[in-house]
Amino acid sequence: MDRPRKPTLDTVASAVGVSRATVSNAYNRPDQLSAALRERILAAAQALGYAGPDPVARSLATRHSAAVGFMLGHRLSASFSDQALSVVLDGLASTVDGHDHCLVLMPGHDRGGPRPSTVSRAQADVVVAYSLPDDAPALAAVRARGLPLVVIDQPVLPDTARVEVDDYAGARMAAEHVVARGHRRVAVLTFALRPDGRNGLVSPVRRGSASFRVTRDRVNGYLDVLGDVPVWECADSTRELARTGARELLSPSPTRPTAVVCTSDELAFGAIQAARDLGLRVPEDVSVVGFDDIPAAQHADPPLTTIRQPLAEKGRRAGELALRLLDGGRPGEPSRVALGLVERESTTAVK
Amino acid sequence: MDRPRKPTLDTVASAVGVSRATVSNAYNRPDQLSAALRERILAAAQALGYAGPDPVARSLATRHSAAVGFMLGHRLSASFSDQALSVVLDGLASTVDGHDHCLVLMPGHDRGGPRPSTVSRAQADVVVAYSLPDDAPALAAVRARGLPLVVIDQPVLPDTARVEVDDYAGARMAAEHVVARGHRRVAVLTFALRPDGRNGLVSPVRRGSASFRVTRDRVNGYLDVLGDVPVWECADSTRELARTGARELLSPSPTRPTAVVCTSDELAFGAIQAARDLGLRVPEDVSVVGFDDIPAAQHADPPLTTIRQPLAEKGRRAGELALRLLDGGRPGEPSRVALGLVERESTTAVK
DNA sequence: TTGTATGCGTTATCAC
DNA sequence: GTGATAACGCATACAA
Repeated sequence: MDRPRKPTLDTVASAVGVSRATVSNAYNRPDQLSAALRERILAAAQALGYAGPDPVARSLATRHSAAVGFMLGHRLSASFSDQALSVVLDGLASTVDGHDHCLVLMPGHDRGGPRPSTVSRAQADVVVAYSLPDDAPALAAVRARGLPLVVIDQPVLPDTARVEVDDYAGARMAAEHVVARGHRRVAVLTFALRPDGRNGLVSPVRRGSASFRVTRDRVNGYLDVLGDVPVWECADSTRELARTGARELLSPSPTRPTAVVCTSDELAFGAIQAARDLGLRVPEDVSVVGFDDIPAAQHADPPLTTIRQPLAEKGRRAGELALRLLDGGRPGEPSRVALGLVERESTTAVK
Repeated sequence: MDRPRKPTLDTVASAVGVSRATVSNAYNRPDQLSAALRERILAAAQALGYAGPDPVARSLATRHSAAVGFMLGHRLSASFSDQALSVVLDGLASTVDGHDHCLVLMPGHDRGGPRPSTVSRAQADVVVAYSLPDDAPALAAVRARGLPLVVIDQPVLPDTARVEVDDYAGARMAAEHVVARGHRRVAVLTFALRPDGRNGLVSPVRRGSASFRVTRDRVNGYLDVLGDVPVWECADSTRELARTGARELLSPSPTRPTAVVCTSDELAFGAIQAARDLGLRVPEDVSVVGFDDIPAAQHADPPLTTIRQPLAEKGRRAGELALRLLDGGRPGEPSRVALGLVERESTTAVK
């Protein structure tokens, strides 16, 4: 027993005794027909169980789908536990949601971003990419489809709108902050350089082959200030992986670092926990600097010194760019947002 | 200057000198034509910049869109900061993504769920609803469109697949746990009873008019064990609102509670912070019980006693049900998942 | 204000 | 194996 065929515009039109176009107008251009007729049509539709124009057919006819695609670098679970992403996504959503758009999520199947086949089936008329590897196949898939693309924190791509941040400069700020406070033994804790799930100390070779631009720029920013210091890579930006890594970095030794700079606040939280695991106080024994300034940073114990990034603003900008591309606008200049150091209590001068 | 018209099946067909149908077959039924011809077609498509069949047109012709809709009770920001939701969503995504389906997110415009207009424009052929008010207009909109519906944690609806949990029993477990440890003065901290943004003590009238089934069942479970104890409602399940509320509940008084039971772990974290704000130790001075057992619960300080809910499993079940409805299957019996108490270190016997 | 004709890019059912 | 042809459900110039 299959369901009775759903009513269409035609069903309603012939029921009321008008043409398809008139029924269409009743929904899309109320000013094109008399209020009375419109009422009659809507009532008939109601009675027939017609819920309004079919979105797919409408999309085909109008050639746009009122949906914004969002490509993520990670699986959803990893993504959602990332507060920074959540805030960005919220900024984006607040912009596009006002326009009755849906968000089509294309989660990464592993760490490399969505599959090309997912991208080629997604019904969206613009897509926003965030925290993908520079060479993600999903990016090529979007371009192949000819969909307008907005990237956040990605390298320059031709004909693409971007919102960008000077991660290199931000990282330098963080490093200079600890150097200015007398720290000479510093370590770096970073999230993934490449999407292959590795955890551990980073060799120069690996550093050179980083495929996440954000990671590469931040790490380079640190090292250009700090010199050749140990760098520990975590496969994901999670507290637990950071805790494990930082325990290695901070293990007792004559050259134990007095400061750890981290590519995210989440990693910094893990570093603080690791310090405590080892009986070290923050900031008295170890200073810790984060990156992002997520909401939790100021409520942390101790409140976290970090590089502030206007996350919600990034999302909003991406949303605005997406809306503009949707309107047929040109990508235009990259939208650049500013970074700044927020000094709180997780750092202090070296003893 | 508008873009050159995109190539279609026809473009490729006439370039190769075959019919549209054959090109279509090259993509969808490789066994229907010779490998050599298929190669030629694919190569021509590549050369013409044809990225494969247009998803919208395909959806119109096949009458399904390979997308699963997900209706949220909240704005995206509130949703994304909710770890429990994230885990559910991940379970759902892992199920549907394996079948090359996209996830279409329909955020709530306030706390009442998505607008009907959003629902009627969304291109999905099944929708999953989560943490919506019982009377959310979005639910009616889905039914009006005749789309199959899967609900999580919602009241029974005719002709709808459900995954459900016995929240009432879970809440009883939590309450009985503290009672068994000698607590006689207990308070309840809950998330919203109704989607109106209220924060504060809950009157019996308000309690009776709760429109979130989950909240209603949990609070009733607590109170049926604890009697008529104070209940503080937070408009959202956030740490900060909980902190504020718990500070009220725990403010110095001869009847200050020795235990707080919370409808979510996130609220419990706020309660712990509030206790500390007031100079109270957890669990020595105040025991705290959460609900959900999100990943953060076991790493909390102190590790949180809570009611474990198999969140990822809920998502997966919802995904499986959605896939089944997609195949024309019947809703069938509700899929029920089990709850259990996880005793950690945030609770202890009363002094 | 209302109706007619046509196009949107596919898939699917048959012929050949 | 391959090719016409008819849906799919709607929007939109344009004519009436």
